[in-house]
Amino acid sequence: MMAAHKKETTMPTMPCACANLRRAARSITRLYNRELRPENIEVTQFTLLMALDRTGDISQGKLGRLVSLDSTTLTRMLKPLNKQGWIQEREGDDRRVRIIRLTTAGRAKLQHGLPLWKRAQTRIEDTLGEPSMKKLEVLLARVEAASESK
Amino acid sequence: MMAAHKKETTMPTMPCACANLRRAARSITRLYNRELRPENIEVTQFTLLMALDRTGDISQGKLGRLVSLDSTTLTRMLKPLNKQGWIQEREGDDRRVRIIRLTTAGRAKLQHGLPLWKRAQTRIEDTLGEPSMKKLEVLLARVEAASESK
DNA sequence: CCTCATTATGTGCATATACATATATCCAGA
DNA sequence: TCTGGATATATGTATATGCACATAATGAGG
Repeated sequence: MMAAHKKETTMPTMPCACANLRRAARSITRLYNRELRPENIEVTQFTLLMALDRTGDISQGKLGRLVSLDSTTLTRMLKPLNKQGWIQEREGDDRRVRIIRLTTAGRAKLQHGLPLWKRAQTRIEDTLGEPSMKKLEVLLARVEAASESK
Repeated sequence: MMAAHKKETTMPTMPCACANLRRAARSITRLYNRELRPENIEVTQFTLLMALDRTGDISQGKLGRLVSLDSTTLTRMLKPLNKQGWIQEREGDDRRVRIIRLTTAGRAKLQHGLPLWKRAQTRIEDTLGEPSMKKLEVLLARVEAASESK
């Protein structure tokens, strides 16, 4: 006969797309942070270093738009990076603007973190496989587009 | 001739799966929060109400495992819900445990929020379409599985 | 019944994140 | 040149999130 016992499954999928996305984001964030811990940097910060490495000098506002972060959020997120000496800020020609740049130390931190980042990244890639990986990327971009159009 | 001018595109996709996921999560979170604002509740809180509605009375720890949230995070996330009177906590038989339950007010808030939540949800569903929606769900679950296996 | 390993939750600390609002600039007209 | 609207960033406030660590309670052996 059936036991009147609720199995403790890991969990069911929710009907809410936002909940599912946030949940996956939390999970994967923990993974990347675990790997990056030895370098004493978190994935959110590492992501900013990556972005800055690609863009070169850039204003806070532009960077925010680029990574889809409220620019006032960036004001605070940049502080720890500054404290660590990974970035530097200077005034732009337009004196309202702050131009951000990766420092030598920042570039070094990025280099040192890369292998650790790669471990986490590879884990996801190996599990999903190239095609699924690409598909996910596309779907995420579509979600973002749908979310932002006014 | 070509202008030596960098177009200000909205942005390129990053090579980091974690960055892409977090970014999409931020975007979609803003969408759901915009819709839910009239009911004065945020999507993270709304998600917890939804979860509690499905599980019925449940311990903090189990709830955390269910939604993939560190149980100590839950300690704090539950506070605003309590303040609003949407949930209630009581001691379990095991006196270490806290049992959470949705109150009548909580259930009402859930009901009132549903149409607003649905607006955001529909927007995503309509943009992606049923098959992509399902695909995304599956991919997110796989990401989570990959992230959690030790 | 006592003790120790295990388990559930709370706290300290740090960061992430957004919105409303404030402040400093810039700039297009009058 | 003066002025009001637009733009870039900062601050106040609130919540989200996790880890290391602290505390309380349970339960298995001895």
